[in-house]
Amino acid sequence: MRLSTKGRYAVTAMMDIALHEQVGPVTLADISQCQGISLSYLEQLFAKLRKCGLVEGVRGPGGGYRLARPASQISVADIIQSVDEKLDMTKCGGKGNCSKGEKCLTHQLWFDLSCSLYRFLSGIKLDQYVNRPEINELVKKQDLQYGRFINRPQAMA
Amino acid sequence: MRLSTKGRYAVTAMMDIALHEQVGPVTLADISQCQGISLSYLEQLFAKLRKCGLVEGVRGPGGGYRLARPASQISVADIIQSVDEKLDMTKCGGKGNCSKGEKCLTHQLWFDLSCSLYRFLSGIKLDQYVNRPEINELVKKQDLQYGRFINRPQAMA
DNA sequence: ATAATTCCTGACTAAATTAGTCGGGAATTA
DNA sequence: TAATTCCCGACTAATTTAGTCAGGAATTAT
Repeated sequence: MRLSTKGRYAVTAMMDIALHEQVGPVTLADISQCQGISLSYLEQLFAKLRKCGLVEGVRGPGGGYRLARPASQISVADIIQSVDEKLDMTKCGGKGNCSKGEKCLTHQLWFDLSCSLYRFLSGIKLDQYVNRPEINELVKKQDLQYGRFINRPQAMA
Repeated sequence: MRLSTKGRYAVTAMMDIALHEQVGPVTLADISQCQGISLSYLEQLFAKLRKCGLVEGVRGPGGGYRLARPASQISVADIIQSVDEKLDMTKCGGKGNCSKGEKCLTHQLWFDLSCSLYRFLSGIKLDQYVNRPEINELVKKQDLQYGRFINRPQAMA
């Protein structure tokens, strides 16, 4: 079982945006540099995040991306599903026709696992990370290192 | 996030063996036919299951595979880990050096997820399925359909 | 002994998915 | 008008997954 970088990158990027909410939109170029993710690849991911209504793009200088709704209403499950497509571990998409029209030997097992996974990830919202001291320190360090937002006075307050 | 067929096949095959424990060793040829899995591919998977001490092979006519320890002591996590390698969702393998030697923004999240996953899957043992009526019926139907164990009187008792 | 059955092994191939590149455009701001 | 940024689609490379193939080794039945 694995989590693709698609899901991993998307969650990381969304968290980056959430952590800078009060500063303004965050550019993909900044995320790319800070988090070490290819810019073009990020653009692909954000196309999906936008289609799913999780972010809004703001064009032009000073633009970037911002959350389309409060961080308290965006769960990790939302993010992963929008780029990674599924948290469903059944072969049949939950329909129960996995083995000649009937449920296969392991259907119930994977179904239960999917529920458990979903419950876990949908319970975690972006805002839970915004106020953690250790995360905020990490971000401040990163921002300084890459000279992020140096032309926006409120950023370093 | 996805579960590869490797893990899926392995769990299905192990469950098949567990469900026929009282009959004797189960051949990969039978599993292959009943569960619709390529025989050579099964052989690869069972090489790993054997190396991890989950099954024992019995060669020669009448042979097959049997569980190396009681079904109550084999968890789904054991099986998946032996063929699929990992349930760890962190990028760094739990070490916490994911971002330039430090924990990345999302380290704790993936770490918690991994724990939750592991707790779920290691709590499910093979024997939990052996006594479920709906599963036993399914298996009996399959066995009849494919003429399994017809030369072993105790099988159809 | 011999033949049949079954596990066991390693190397190879094909298909799918993931990850990423590239070239160009459109909107917005300074 | 120039710079910045999002936006879009097509293409490519790398990796992983899934599966094939050709044999060999142990065991049992005849």
